[in-house]
Amino acid sequence: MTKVKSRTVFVPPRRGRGTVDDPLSASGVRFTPQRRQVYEVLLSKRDHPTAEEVYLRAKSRMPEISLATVYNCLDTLVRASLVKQVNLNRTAARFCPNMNHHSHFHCDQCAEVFDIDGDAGTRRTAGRLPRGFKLRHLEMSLHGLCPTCAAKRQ
Amino acid sequence: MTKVKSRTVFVPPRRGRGTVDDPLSASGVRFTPQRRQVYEVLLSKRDHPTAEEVYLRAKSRMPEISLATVYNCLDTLVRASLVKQVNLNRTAARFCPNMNHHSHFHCDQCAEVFDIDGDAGTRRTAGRLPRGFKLRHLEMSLHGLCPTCAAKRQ
DNA sequence: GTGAATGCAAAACCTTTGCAACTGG
DNA sequence: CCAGTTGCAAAGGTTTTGCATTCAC
Repeated sequence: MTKVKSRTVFVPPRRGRGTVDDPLSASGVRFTPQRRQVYEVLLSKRDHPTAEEVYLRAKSRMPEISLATVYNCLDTLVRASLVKQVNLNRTAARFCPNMNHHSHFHCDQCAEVFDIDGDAGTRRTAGRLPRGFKLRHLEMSLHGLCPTCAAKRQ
Repeated sequence: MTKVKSRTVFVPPRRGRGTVDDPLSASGVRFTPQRRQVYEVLLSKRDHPTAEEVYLRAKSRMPEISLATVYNCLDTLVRASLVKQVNLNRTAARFCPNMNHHSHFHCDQCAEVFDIDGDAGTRRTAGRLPRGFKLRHLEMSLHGLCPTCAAKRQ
């Protein structure tokens, strides 16, 4: 049950390297062209692509990149807190480079994912926990109709 | 992307059948021994078993039941609002017959799932949504250490 | 009687892994 | 130099599907 997700231990960021403008270099993870590519794919179009979609986009500029590497890179970026992983019901995980406090709205109709900014999702929202529970992290997901699909319903 | 999960359309509950004591019969879904069995497995031990676990427990009393049928039955029960499906990160879905307002606490250490009662998870928690979004459903998941594992850490 | 549910095995889907070759620091 | 990363193909775990049979209503 205790499943280790990556094959290598994540080394926490060491400050003092890279530039302020370059979170990837600054993060302390080993710099590779593939990681750069994956990260830039996420930054350049801020939708919520699946690993497969990231792979396809990365491949168009770096044909030799492999899907397994994209999975590795995404995992590294998530562990380095540069990227968030969004787990919908039973579908492929999605990834976004928005590290601000926000939750995700999943449209039941078109399956699109939207960032909803705001501090909903902080531990205040959890309410009273029974004695002994230590809360580390809280996630909220919203489901319904996005503006476009809601309008079509009229 | 628009994936239909069950092979048959769910028929909404028709009132006037079954007894008050028997939510399954009263739900309007076609009654089958397998559905009864799956539902009773969930009711009898109120942990949060995976489909596989439900299958094993059901099989001990109904040896001919198949895993695919368990998946079908669980899906039917979820659609009939008799059972909740709990989707953890990337692991097998878990199921619980607690239909009260509650959220789920996932222990990072032992991977156990706990019901946290309370109205956290009502739409009030969602905060302000941008114009046009129609909220239908909201889910909150909590992550951290359960009392047992927290105690062991000391 | 008939449409829906079952059981089985095979397929689908997303993700991880084993391993040899390579590379960033 | 060498631990960590890559690419590939194969395996893994979970869930769904096709189809003939059986069943609930």
